[in-house]
Amino acid sequence: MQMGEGVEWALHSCLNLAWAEPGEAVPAAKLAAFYDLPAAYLNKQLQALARAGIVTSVSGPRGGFRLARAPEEITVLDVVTAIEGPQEAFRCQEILRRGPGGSESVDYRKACVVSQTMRGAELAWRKELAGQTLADLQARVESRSPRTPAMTRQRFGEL
Amino acid sequence: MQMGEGVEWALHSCLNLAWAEPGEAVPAAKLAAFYDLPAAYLNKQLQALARAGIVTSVSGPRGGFRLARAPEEITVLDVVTAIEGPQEAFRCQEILRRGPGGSESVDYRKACVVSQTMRGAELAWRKELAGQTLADLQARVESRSPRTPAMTRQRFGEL
DNA sequence: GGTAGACTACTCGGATACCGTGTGTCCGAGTCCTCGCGG
DNA sequence: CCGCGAGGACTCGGACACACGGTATCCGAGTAGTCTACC
Repeated sequence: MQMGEGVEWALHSCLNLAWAEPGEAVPAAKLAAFYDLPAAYLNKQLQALARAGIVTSVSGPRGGFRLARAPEEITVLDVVTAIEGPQEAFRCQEILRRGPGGSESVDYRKACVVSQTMRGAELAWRKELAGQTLADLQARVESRSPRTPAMTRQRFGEL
Repeated sequence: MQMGEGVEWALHSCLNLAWAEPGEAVPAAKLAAFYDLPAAYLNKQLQALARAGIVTSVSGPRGGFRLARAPEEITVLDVVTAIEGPQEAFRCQEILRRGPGGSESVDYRKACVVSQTMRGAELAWRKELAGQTLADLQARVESRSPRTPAMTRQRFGEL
């Protein structure tokens, strides 16, 4: 069980977008150059964020990506779900249906104790991620490194 | 991010082992026939459980698998970790190292706010799974279907 | 000088290959039971 | 009748193919800015 590395890229890129000049669209190439990432592939991840309504994209010169909402309104779970998809990590195949006493009419994703347990754990995981917004992450970074916003904007200007 | 289906198989098989006659070794073929699973592949998963010390294996006629410890001493997390491996789902590549102000001597898996957040969520997930033992699952199933232990043993006898 | 038009450069978006991990299968090593033979 | 030994059957264990999703790349569609020519 491993999540794609695009999740890390997307989260850091969203933070950088949050620190960019308000209203400024940042192209994927700049976001990629920030951490020396493959630009085309990062672009693909950003497209997923755009489809999820987390960022908006604009084509052409002076185009790029920008956050679609305020950082306070974007949770870490939103970003993770946009990249990894909405389906749960544990996929209940309902094998109980093939076992003794298995019924065709029962939804074992709800009834099976194993499924319930795994679902409960994922719920706790989602709850943690949903409780953290981009603004929270920004605040924690800035409390440790107050110059980060200015440095980010400066870096975007240089690239 | 999707965990292997072997996790579901392993959990249900462990439950069935817990309900089997004490001291009886159940071969992989019987466990597979229980839910009409591919026997050789389930055997592979059971080997992983054996390597993790959750079950013990014995070769030859009358051989098979049995639980290595009491169900109270086996957590769901133990089984999941045995199948999926101990590494975390979120893999921090420490891309901050390549960014502006990135240092070679900093362990960003500890320092990076993104990594901390993801790690915290996985910790909550693990805590949930570690809080449930096989005995807990057994009890919940038996409270709903008291005949399950007898039916399981009967099924093993028929196969 | 102002304006309209076309051109160019830039960016996203999706279609297209490549690779690694999970999925599935097979055969060999080891063990126990059983059957036959000899005492 | 009892003990011993060889054979066979059964099971795990790891080595070997296959498939699918994640990884990476490229090229086309669309847009904004700019330059030029004309009014």
